[in-house]
Amino acid sequence: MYLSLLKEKLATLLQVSPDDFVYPLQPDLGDLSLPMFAAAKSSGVNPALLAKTQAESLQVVPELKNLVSRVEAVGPYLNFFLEPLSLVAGAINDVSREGNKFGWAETEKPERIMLEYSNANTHKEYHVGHLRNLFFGDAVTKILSANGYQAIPVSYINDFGIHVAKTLWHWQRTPAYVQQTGPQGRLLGECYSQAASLLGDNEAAKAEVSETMKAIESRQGETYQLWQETRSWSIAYFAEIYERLGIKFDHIFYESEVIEEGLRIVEEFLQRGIFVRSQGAVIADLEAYGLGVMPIIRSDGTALYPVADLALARQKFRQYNLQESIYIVDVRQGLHFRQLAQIFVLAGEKFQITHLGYDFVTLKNGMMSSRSGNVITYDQILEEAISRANKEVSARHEDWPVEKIESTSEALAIAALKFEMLKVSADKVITFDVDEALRFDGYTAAYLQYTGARLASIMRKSTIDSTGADLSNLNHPKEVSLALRLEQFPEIVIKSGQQRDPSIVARYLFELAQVCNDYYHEVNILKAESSLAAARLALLQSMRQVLSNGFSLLGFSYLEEM
RNA sequence: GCGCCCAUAGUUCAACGGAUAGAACACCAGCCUUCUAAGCUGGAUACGUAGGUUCGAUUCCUACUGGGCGUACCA
Repeated sequence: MYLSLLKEKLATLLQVSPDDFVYPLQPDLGDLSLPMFAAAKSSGVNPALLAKTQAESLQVVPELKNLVSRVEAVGPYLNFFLEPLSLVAGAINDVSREGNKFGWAETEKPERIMLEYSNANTHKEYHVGHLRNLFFGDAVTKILSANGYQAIPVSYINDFGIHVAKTLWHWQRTPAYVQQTGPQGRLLGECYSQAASLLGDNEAAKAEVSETMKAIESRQGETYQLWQETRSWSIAYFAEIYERLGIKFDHIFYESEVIEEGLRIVEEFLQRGIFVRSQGAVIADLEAYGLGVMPIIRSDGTALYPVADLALARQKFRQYNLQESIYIVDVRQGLHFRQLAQIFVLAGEKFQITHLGYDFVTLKNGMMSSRSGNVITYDQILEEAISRANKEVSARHEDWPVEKIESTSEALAIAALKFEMLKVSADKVITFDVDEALRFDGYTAAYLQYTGARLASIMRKSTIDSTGADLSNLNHPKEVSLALRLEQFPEIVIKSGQQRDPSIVARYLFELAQVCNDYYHEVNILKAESSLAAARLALLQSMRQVLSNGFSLLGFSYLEEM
């Protein structure tokens, strides 16, 4: 890689680390910069003076001849102006050589990391909050893969919790529901909302729900059969969502499949004194670790969430030989995972479990809540997004066949939703606003897609072959800064992997797209003299490749036209 | 009460302890017989308060203010 090799060379020469280099705020300051503060401190020399003497001594170093055209001291900074032609050629050659692996790391023995996300509940609705989790998890998985990890995406679906009993309780007492046949995943969500709202503080009804839960847990009888049937509806519904959004899991775990093993572990931990009985319930007393109390089994004997988690973690580490298991779950469950981790420590299990939290999605008029009906479901938002995209696409392409308009609208809509969820860092609450989220200008997926489509369009219209083009034609300042930016992509992939933060990739892509737009706006490609046009097309091809590689990390496709 | 997170422009967000704190939206003024105007160019506005550490703090520490979340039988 041109830039990383260059940095290594400079770092060796200057006896610093390649990571010590920064990029100057303004391009006129240089392409690469080394702050002299650290060196100044250890040598006891004034940083500005140090920069000045270093700059002077570097002028005559022969190894830098074809790499650096100028070294300049600006205050305490040592600024490097890279040799433009080598940089441009280096970038284009790197990208074209590596193609869709540009930015991807290679590892001999990849670490195995499991990522658990999209932990939906059956018998409940799927809403925009779930989408943040799903898209975030998918992007982190892809980014870790690009960083050379063996990333294993899994989902854990809770098909056996009290919410299921609530839904079925209401379902059984409502004739309109009882008559239903066939897969009705969405209807179950509706039924759950009604149930939750009906239950409220009604103690008698809650007792009935408790009975329903026990009937399900008995794994026999009419209610259990209804559970089996309705469960399959929800599962089919989730599969349909994942398919449509282009999300794949290596495996899906179900609470109902691990709960028995979990209960055995509870017995084991009770005997070992890790869990104790208290007030009729089974708990883990973690007060000594500042983690309060974790309830495990309710006083009515039914299982709580951690029971399945115990079995699930064991199963994951034993079956998949993991180095790490990441749980991508709402930050509000932070305590839960710290408690869980502490329990495994007490049990002597060496499980490296990480809670990768992200903040929740709320609405302008308050927290999403099934009970109050203040919720935007997946179906609603996707339909709205597609319809808005369709309007935009139709207005611009009256000549397109309906299928093309529809497929383009769908791709735009899905990319818009993904980008909207990924562009802000995980520690920010997203106040979801439909109009804001489905905009098609500014810092949005549509802007990125538009830039890509423009690049593709120019390339389509060209009859010139850019292979073997004379890249020394590319000496426009914008071409040089574009090349530098392209070379930074692998660093961005590494950074977002280390921080497990897709928003870093999102931001980079947006900035790259801005530079691309600026470039082809200012510079004519097709009308340039043919050898120059060929060289510019080679640069366009590189931009297109990097955009496309970045899109794939965020989980959306590259549109040729829009 | 205790714990975690957040606070930057009118709004939504950026900024490994370092150079003149960047974008986007909205607003105003320009640019389509010219590779897709979903675009481009120009314009005003911001680090919650008080201390501390440091050569240097939006960034680290402490307190405070404001907001959110969690804290034994929700997930």
